[in-house]
Amino acid sequence: MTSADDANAAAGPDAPVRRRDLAVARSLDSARVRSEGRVQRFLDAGFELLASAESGRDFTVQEVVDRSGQSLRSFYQYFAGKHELLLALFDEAIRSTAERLEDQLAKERSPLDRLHCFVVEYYRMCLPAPKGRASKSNPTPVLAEFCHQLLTAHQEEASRAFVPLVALLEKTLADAVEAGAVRSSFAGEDVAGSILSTIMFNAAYASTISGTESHDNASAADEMWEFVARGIVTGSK
Amino acid sequence: MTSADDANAAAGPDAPVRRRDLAVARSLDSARVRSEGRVQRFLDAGFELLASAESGRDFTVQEVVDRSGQSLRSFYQYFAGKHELLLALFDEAIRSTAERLEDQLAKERSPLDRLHCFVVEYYRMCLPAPKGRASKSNPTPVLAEFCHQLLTAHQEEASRAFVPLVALLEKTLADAVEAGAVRSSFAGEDVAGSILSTIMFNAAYASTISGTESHDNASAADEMWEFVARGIVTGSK
DNA sequence: CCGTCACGATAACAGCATTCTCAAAATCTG
DNA sequence: CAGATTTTGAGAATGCTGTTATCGTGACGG
Repeated sequence: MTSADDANAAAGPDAPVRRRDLAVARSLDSARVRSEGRVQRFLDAGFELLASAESGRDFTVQEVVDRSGQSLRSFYQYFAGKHELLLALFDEAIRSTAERLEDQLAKERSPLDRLHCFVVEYYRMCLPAPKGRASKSNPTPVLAEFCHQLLTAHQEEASRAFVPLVALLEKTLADAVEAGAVRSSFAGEDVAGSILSTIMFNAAYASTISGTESHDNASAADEMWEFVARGIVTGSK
Repeated sequence: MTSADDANAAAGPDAPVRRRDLAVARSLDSARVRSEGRVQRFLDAGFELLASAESGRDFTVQEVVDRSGQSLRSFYQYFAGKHELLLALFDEAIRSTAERLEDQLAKERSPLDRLHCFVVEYYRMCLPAPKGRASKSNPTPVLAEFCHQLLTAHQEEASRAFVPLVALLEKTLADAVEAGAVRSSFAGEDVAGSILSTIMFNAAYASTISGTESHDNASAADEMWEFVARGIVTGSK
């Protein structure tokens, strides 16, 4: 193994080298792919359970294990604990959300339109799914609750997890500011965080807090934009 | 017991009746006071534990029991479970917050000033307490998390608990709308819920989400008002 | 003085996350 | 292919927590 490697490493410009590299890569990959496969099965099981569970119901590690057709033993070999599984799920949910948003944004032309699109679409994604099962980008109540635990007890991890979404919004905002569509007063501050938390938690809780359940959600997204864009004070516009 | 009661209930206009009534009343009161005393001790113990615990640490029923100098037996006699204790704590936190806000509001003259005051002061109250221990009106992280459980899994209870705060804000808003200071577009909707959740969660999480920790909190409240009042879009003002 | 009732102390039980054990299976190495 | 090594599965064991049940005691009214 070693001698062959050294020999190839020096001069081989042709097949042998590549073959070996490929082989090595493949063998490494094989091991890694197996691992990733198992990890992925746990993640999939987690998402399925999140999607199928009734509101607020948190799954059990045992359920994930059963659902994934693997063993507790394996679970704790790949995850340091339930916390890490949830973190991984949350991470993927955010990432997926950011990707889908980016796709949506690509359809808009002006910076302000993109910003509007971001707000409206993100709001829609955060609305609690009535029937259609939550996709990877739809933060189930359980994930929302976990989100809170992260934000309060593990701020580091929370910040990291939110990066994709924050970055996308910050870019969108920067463009809009440059285009003069958004006031630059907040420039260096955490507007992105403010907007995200505003949208996210409004979608999830606003109607419950007011006590006005089930309000027509068609116009809700537009009102969200009105709120974020122009606030509540009477404008001169 | 019974015959004496009936006799007195009919005609007794003098001392004996009063005495008995007083005695009964006193005994009833004494019993109730004792009960309320015990309940209150549990509540106090709960608040103390919430205030002294490090971020995100949830207390144990046993801790509450120990801290209150009573027994598990008593705890489950007065509370149906831990959930009810938390609910009671949450309820009192909201109620206390609403009261303090109302006091603050009384100092302002114009409807718009009152609204501004509401936003700024509520924001301050929701900011995570750095050192000064959380008072009854400062929703500790634990209560915030419980708030989420309520909002997702027990919407009825959540709505009820928020009533004092929502009512106060709605009144403040209505006055401002009537004065023409706030646009009435949202009139019948859940603006109150939107504003509350916006302030509450922005105070708690916005900086963490953006990753920009510890941002000067002096100007933060003002920016919150700017955000709520005029939004992010460039206004003609 | 007796009965009832509230209470405290404590054990018992159940659910869940996490760890441990042991043997079988898979994978790697030569 | 055979042996060594690692990975995996099945399930028991542990620890923490919420909740319930048991038992005895002390207070209080009649």
